[in-house]
Amino acid sequence: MELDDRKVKILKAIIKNYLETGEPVGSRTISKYADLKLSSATIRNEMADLEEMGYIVQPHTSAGRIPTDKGYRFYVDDMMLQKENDLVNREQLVADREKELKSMRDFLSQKVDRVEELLQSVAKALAKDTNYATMVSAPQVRGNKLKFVQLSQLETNEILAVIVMEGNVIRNKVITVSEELSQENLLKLNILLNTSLTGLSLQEMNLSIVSKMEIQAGEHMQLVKEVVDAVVETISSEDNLKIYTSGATNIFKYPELSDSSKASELIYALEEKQSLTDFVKLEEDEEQPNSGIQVYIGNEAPVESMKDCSVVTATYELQDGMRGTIGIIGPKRMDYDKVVEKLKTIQTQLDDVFKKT
Amino acid sequence: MELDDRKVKILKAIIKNYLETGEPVGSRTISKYADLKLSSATIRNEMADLEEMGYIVQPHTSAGRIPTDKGYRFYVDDMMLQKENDLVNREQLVADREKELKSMRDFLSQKVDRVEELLQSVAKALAKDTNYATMVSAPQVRGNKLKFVQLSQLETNEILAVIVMEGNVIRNKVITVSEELSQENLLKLNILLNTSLTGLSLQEMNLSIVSKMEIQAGEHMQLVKEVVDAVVETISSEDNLKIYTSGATNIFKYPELSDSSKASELIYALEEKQSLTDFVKLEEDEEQPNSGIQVYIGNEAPVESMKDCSVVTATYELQDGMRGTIGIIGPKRMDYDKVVEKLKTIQTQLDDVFKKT
DNA sequence: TGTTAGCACTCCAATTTGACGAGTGCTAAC
DNA sequence: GTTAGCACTCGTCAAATTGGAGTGCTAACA
Repeated sequence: MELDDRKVKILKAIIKNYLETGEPVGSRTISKYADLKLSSATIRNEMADLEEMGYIVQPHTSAGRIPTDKGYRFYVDDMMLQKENDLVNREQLVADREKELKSMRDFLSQKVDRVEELLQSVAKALAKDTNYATMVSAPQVRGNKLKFVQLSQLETNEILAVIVMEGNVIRNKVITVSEELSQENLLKLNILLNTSLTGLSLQEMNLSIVSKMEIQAGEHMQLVKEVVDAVVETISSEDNLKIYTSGATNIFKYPELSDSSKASELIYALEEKQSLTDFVKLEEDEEQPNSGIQVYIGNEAPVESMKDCSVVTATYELQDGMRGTIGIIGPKRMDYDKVVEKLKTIQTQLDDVFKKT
Repeated sequence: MELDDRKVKILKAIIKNYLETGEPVGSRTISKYADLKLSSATIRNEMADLEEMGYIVQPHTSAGRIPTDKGYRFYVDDMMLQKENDLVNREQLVADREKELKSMRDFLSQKVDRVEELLQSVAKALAKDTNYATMVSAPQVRGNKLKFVQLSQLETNEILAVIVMEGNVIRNKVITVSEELSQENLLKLNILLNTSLTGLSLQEMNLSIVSKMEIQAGEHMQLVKEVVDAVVETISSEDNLKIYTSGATNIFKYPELSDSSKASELIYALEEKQSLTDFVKLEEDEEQPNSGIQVYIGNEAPVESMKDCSVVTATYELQDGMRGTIGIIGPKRMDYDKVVEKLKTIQTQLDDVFKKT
């Protein structure tokens, strides 16, 4: 059977209606749509076809139809294609977005110096704006270059290492050392570290460079080892992958998600954050097809507990290919159109903020 | 009417039973208790009295009784008194706790150098252990003394200030300055800042000291102003009050809290965190009566959305009166005894970890 | 051949009903 | 002061009832 023009129209009408109401939609409802003058009986026949083709199902025999994941997928793909091609639309959107951009910019520029807070506010604002749950991952440091290291003495056997990466990503690390260290030697060590490591990415801090440093350090070999280890560990540390979430309780606004066991699992995933890293990883591998926007419907998501949700993600770029991910988690019947637009706005905005920094 | 010995026994039996089952408890259930040989009819009479006195209520006419907030309050106060006085019990507990302390110590000592992670793990472990929701506030920096400041150049017009407080509380701040700065001047500024401000608490960085510094800075007066402002702002910044939460989804384990609107409000409070600061503030004012452990039952809590919960909080000390708060949020019928013990354990443990650092 | 009106049928959701049981309050007797 | 007994209340559960929304199918029509 073929998905002819009329079937497409009906399918879209069904999904659109379902997105709005959340109720199964019957043939009579669709037959009232102005632009296709068909009786409910005809619609019913078409619906039967669409069901056979797997785009819609009935929750039970005498109920209206609701979209399947395949149906949603068709709808979303079509929408994305529309956005890609429709140039007139695009210009309109740019104009529309300009307003948001402005207010957003004012809002963001106030807190540029604290990336953590910035991303948390983005998550929060987006959640409030969309009424869905949100996640924002901090940009991945991997592959980024070291700007400088600064060692200072805290106590006789404690050293504070301040590590600054390109893009002003800053990490602090307290290192407990086994031997005491004079001011003079600390200075030397500082110089040694900076001349040897500055401008290198994690990958480039390989064995030969490190062993060379250790030789230069002479009697403080052991200490250098400890510090370099700490630096490497700090930069590469898996849990650098911070994820900020917000609006978890928004899911209670959607009855199909608020039953206690589903809600519990979902909120757990958002609180625990571990599983959310899967989305970030997926984004990293991705070849950026739709300006970096991805839609996961139901089981397409890499997270088990989100099988009843849809997730829309976007990537933003810091610089040098450092990327972060923004995600919106909502019911399958989320307002994809609006969500995609919001994400595009934030994306542009974040790119902007970070490039300026 | 007076709360005589027998009434107390019956009341305690009712509450204890209700804590275990979560079901309204009837007169027959209590009459089976071995240590008070009374028929259900007698119990019924006593129950009627207890109800009149406001310790228990019936959810509906022909149901068993459940404790009121007043009832819980009596139960908890009695328990705390017991713990205070019962020395034998206490020794037993110390022995019991020793085991936990050991495993806990191993666990904590691994991540001492990252306070943030440490506190987050405490929240997590405690939530897993108790099956309630938990919160842990970072120790308040207010009143703490500055150890040193370190300025480094990031870009021509950007300076990184690393601010270290007593207790190795570290803050980073990127300051955008209006004038360019030579290496030499940066060094001078560093010295000026440290000689003037080191060892001072926020309260002591008053106007006279700052203006004195500004004079010394000569032509860089404007810059000093900016830096000092940044330092002060960073130290005093209200949002230094970080709160870590965990186990929010544990509330779904208790039917009386899992109805969607209650759960939503509760989880929102835990996610938003703003309202949780009220507990921290209350603790600060508190004169530490029961080794710093407080129990809030229902409306006693300063947070509206927790009117159906109980909250148990404890304070831990870092040093110099820097205090943080640990809280456990659960249903009114939580296992107060266990929770108080757990909190005491963690309290000791954290005191320990921080004092050692 | 495609479209439509009509009708019997299905099934859910909401409401009603009745039986059951847990628990109470009261009274009278011990 | 305590207890046994009894009538009464009320919530819970399951079964029965009803109404309505929506379907599939058939026959007639253009």
